Amino acid sequence: MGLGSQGISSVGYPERPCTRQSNGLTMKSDMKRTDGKDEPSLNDRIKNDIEANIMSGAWPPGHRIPYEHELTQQYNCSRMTVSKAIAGLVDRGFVERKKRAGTFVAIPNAHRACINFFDVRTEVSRLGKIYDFDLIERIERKATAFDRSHLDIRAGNILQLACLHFASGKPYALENRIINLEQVPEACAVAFDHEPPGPWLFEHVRWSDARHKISAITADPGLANILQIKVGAACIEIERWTWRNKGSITYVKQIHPAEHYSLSAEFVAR
Amino acid sequence: MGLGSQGISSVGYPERPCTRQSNGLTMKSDMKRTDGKDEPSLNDRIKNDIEANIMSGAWPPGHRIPYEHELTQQYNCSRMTVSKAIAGLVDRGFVERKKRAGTFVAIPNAHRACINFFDVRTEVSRLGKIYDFDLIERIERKATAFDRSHLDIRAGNILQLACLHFASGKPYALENRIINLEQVPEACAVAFDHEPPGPWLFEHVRWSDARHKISAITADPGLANILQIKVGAACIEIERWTWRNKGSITYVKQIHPAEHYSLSAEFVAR
DNA sequence: CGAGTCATCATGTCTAGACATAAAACCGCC
DNA sequence: GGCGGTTTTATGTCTAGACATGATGACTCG
Repeated sequence: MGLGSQGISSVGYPERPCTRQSNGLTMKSDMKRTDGKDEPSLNDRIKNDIEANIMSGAWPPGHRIPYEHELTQQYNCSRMTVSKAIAGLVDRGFVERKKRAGTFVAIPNAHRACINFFDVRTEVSRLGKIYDFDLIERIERKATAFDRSHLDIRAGNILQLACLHFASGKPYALENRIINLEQVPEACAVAFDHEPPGPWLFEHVRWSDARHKISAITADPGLANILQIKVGAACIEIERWTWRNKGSITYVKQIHPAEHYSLSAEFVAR
Repeated sequence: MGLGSQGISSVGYPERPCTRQSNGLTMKSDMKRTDGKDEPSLNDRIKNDIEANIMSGAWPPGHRIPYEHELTQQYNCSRMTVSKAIAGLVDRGFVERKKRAGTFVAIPNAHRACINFFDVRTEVSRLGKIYDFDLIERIERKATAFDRSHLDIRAGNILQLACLHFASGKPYALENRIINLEQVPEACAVAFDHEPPGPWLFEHVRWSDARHKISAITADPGLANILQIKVGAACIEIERWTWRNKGSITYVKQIHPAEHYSLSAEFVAR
């Protein structure tokens, strides 16, 4: 395959008709969508075309994609439009740009996958089941050594919560949480007996960082009793630490019976 | 706090001096970086300022951020620059835009986190342990119903592989894999007795999509024997399906003893 | 008073051109 | 040939203005 001298061909949309005049005026009636279809923007077309070339293998990793000025000619549009389209691909990790040299198809790194951790209420609803929860424990107290090891907290107060989430009546997850009241003082005033803490925090607090740890455990008798599963049954444990600008907001540990639970993650280029 | 009428204040950089003339000429010598510092672009400044306002909680979820024309005045720049900056924040999920209404701080309902799934060899090396593996099984055969349920394959041949990965002599993971020979015919010629299949595929095949499923299981006697763990011990099972443009490439199932294994994921805004 | 119409306004997309920057390529020199 | 300065060039950033789109609210008419 030639070095892209033929540019983007045979992928996506037909070549744009050359009705875009190149006189000095900015009048451009051809911007109007002529057909009734919901035609994507030129920007999207360029992005999709390039992406298709990369995905099909026509432009392998390391391949130089056409220069901006070539794409400008090809799509009969301004450089700004091409540049913005490519910038989007850079953000998504599909290509890399080098001054003077050009733009190149990125060489993929490891399998990188994204997981969306919804709050449990949303998760259960998305499964089409009826959500309910019991607040088991709500304790406001001074931070102990345990709390400090999980929260980056000095000596302030914390709120300790435990609740059991149900999906259509069956135990779905056990949640143990501590909230840093230095960072989230409003939480003091909330009972958390009608709204679970997860969604409340989503709506009231912005975080800048979070770390998750996923592990597998077996149920001890106490846990088995709460979750109504057999002793020794496999469970997935998800721990999450959340920060806002260096300040710890909350630590939460969720335990799901593995029998009805798994996580799925989607590949992302970057 | 007022409805943002004061705009972005006291965050990030000092107000830009009004040397950017507003006459009709496009000459703008003040674009030159005047100080030696590596000053970020105006674009980045706007993004960072808005992000800081969101992160600090000054602009809570649902809050309307200043209109483009207000930011245009504030930063003394063109609308295009402001628009591009906000577009970046939209991509990362920080804000949402509504025509006629304005731009609003987004209300998230999911923690989004990324996991890097390295191949096992890389993973073990990163742990500072000595990697080794045994090829347990290598079978080339026609696809069965089982294969078809995992691979989107019609009737072609597949390569079935099983191998056991060791970290410093201890069983680290059991890998069961099937490879679609329709998509990856080169794999026929590879013995996989010196290089494990993961890295080989990584270097030879480009994929466009992958899906991962993470679950928890307990070890049955056979598995316990292979992994040298107790019967009933918790294990993490990672399944991965990989496609290239609708064509299934490979399905792999890795089972790790939970005792020495957990996954960690980092928050990403989007 | 309700329904349909129209003006308004913020964002969405795009243009043609400007200057800035960094790295590759070229060239002369030793 | 190898070194260092100069030129070239592709990307980086930005502008001022154009038209499109869609939602909102006001206004008009039955």
